[in-house]
Amino acid sequence: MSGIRILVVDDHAIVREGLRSLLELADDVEAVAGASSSKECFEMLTKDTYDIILMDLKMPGIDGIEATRLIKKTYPHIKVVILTNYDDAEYVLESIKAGSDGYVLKDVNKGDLIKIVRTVVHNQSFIAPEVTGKVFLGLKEGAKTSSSQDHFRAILSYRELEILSFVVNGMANKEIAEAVCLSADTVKTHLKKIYKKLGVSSRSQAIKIALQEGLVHFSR
Amino acid sequence: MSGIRILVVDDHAIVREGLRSLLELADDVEAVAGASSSKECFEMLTKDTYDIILMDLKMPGIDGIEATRLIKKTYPHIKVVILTNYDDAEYVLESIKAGSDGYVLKDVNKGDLIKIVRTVVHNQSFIAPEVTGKVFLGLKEGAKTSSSQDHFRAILSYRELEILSFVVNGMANKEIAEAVCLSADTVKTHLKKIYKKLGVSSRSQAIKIALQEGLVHFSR
DNA sequence: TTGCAGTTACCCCTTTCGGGTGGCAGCATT
DNA sequence: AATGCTGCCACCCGAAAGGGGTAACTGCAA
Repeated sequence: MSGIRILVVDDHAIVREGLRSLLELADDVEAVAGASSSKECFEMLTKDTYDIILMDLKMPGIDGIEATRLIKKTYPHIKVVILTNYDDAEYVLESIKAGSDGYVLKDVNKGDLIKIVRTVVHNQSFIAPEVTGKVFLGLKEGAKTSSSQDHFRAILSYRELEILSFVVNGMANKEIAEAVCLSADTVKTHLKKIYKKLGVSSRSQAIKIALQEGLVHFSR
Repeated sequence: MSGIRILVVDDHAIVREGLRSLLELADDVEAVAGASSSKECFEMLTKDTYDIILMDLKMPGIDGIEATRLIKKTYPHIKVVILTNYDDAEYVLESIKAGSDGYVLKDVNKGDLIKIVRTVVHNQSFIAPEVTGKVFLGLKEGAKTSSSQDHFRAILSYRELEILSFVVNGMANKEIAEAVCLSADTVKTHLKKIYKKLGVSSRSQAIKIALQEGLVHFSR
């Protein structure tokens, strides 16, 4: 049996070059070709055949997800692995729906990448552990049952959001109390509930979650 | 005269590998080393010397701009070229202020990159033509507010930035102390100096400034 | 009606922070 | 050699924050 034929689709020459030099180290890799766009990828597929395609997500023109969909439509036997930055990881679900066989973050270390390629070529799909959580989250949101499946993150009340906003903007409990005309103790009570709902145990952790989830913002 | 010694700082192994394979093709390149973080970069600078550093912009922990500032403070003779995605190109001005000698987009083609490295090593700075427009834009806007305040803001030491990064990510002093092998008291001392330099008086205020000024980032 | 969620407020107690002070090593300047 | 500066480390003490519980009042919905 011949070696694995790989096609790397990424608009950055550096990434293509890097992947090529990494993957060619493996002796079961027969060839590593590169395409700088989805368009070029399609053209190459009409000329040669590949076992697996490593596909970037963000690209000018047709993006990785759409490209995956189109490839799988015409060449269902070719494996497609999405290779992406962590920032793009929210698109896991879409890419799986589009028919991708794997989802790998770009900061994967070199040894693992070759293993993953082999895994996928042998008919097993792979999703980076860092992003599997997002998949489940997305599936549950997609199932949408209007009931209380906010097991992960309870909804903050208006008062709580208001106080959290002051916290994020660097105010102390006493200052917040004056700003909203409450006792400092009450502010603390609210904060305790906020921490519970966010699943944290300190002010700074709450700030991080609040900003990352977009619950509140800096008020300049 | 010996060849050019290059240090590549990027959190993605793929990019480091790609740059290495590209740059080592040139026969006037003596060595290409890699660091996966600003921290590792600093450590390597104490052991070896390099002519030029190719620095990624977005990195967990201390980002490329702050790292450039610190490097230039201690090793003003070492050239620093920011290597970044086009999306980050808005930070040209900041990186120039930080002392960088060049600004190159990651989709530069291989031949040009080596030429640029040579250009910069020979004491000429380089900015990718695609982003020069942004520089002028930034100069016009920056004339009033941001630049004037940046002069008042004292430069944080590496240790201070490191600790600030932990703080922003929700860690308590005791946890930070364990992470960096210090006593909790020492962490507190550093924090006090950080607060003084940032002009704040509490953890949450420091977090706000740090994030707004882009001194550190969330580590996911 | 009962029950629940939100809001407000207080208690006690422990842990964590933040400010002040001082010591020490390295490094460049004088 | 003496000087000053900076980064780094450490202790004391009062203030702030966090965790536990209790309890009252409101409005809204099952």
